[in-house]
Amino acid sequence: MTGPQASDPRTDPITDDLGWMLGVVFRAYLRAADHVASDLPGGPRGYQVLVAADREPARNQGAVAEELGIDRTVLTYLIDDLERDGLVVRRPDPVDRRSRLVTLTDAGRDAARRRREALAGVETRLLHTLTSTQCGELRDLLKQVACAAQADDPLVDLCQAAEAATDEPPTRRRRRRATPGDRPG
Amino acid sequence: MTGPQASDPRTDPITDDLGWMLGVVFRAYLRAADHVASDLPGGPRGYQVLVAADREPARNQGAVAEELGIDRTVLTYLIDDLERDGLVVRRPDPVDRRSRLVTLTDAGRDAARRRREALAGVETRLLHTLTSTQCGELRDLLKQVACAAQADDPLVDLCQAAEAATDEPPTRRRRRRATPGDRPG
DNA sequence: TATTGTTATACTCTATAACTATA
DNA sequence: TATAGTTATAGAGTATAACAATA
Repeated sequence: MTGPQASDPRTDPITDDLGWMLGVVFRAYLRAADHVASDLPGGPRGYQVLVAADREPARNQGAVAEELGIDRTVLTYLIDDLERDGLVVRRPDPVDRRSRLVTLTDAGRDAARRRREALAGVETRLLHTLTSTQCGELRDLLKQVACAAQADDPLVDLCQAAEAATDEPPTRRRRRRATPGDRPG
Repeated sequence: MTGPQASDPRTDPITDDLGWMLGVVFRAYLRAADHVASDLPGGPRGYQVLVAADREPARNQGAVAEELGIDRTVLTYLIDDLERDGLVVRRPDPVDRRSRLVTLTDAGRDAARRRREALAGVETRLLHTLTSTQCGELRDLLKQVACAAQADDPLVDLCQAAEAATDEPPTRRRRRRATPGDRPG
């Protein structure tokens, strides 16, 4: 307890923080994906809508939103734009008049195919420090975690650890002004 | 070319899309981390600032911002709030009067330690489908990719694939209104 | 002239609720 | 009463530029 290590209770480096890793990698991916899909309505999100909607039998908007992990209200705007550009069409569900089935047009399928090839190049560059074996491992592990996280009810599973550590509701902190004074600038 | 597979040029499932995996996992992490760190100024971001600033010798704001991958202007507000709550202090850099060194108070180090334990629980639950060996593999691979992405100049490296696929600038699409008409609602 | 930090502005994204129409 | 989809609003997050002080 008297050695130099004991008097230096430093936290682990930030590079061991899973949130930091995920944030850095996700933002790096988004930067490049935004570039690739910038001329597509909704950018990378619009591409994901195309992929999620390209199924047989066709799905309604709620199913697409759930698979992508986005809100229904957001998907409405995304599909508005995609439909306006002729990439998808909404058609009434024959068995439920509340529901609208989303299907890709030929142009939409072609756009998705081309973006897919471009995004494959982005992924290759993002993972360029890994061997091809490691790339496969990372994709498998991430896919497993993502599918589990998507299936679980997040407020039941993930937040149990949170509730054990804090009794406060998940409210956001507001941004404040700094007090002028002894700053150098 | 006439078989049933050839006439069904469906894209890969969305679960094979790296952007989908990263988004789902990152959002799931953020939901739980927001909960854990909600009573900390800046939430999970504030926690990362504490970890990044807890170094010897102390660093200035620019170094912290670069390591976290966030903008200097954002960090100003974060540190304002952390300092107001007595978790960090800014002191003048003795060798550069423009620069301000960020150091943790005892309260800040204690807050970081407690959050770190809570966030460890969040990570455990997020990765609960993986074995402990797989957890280690995923962390190692992600860390490798994150460190490489952080070191690379993103506009040089990651966007080369983008520029090869599109000639358009990375502008965002605007949100539009849908034309009323044949909708069911 | 370049860099550190601060501040202000505008823009994007997200969360929430209210509403219509169907079930 | 519950659900699918739409719309509007407010809040949080982000990007950008301008500025002062210093190198």
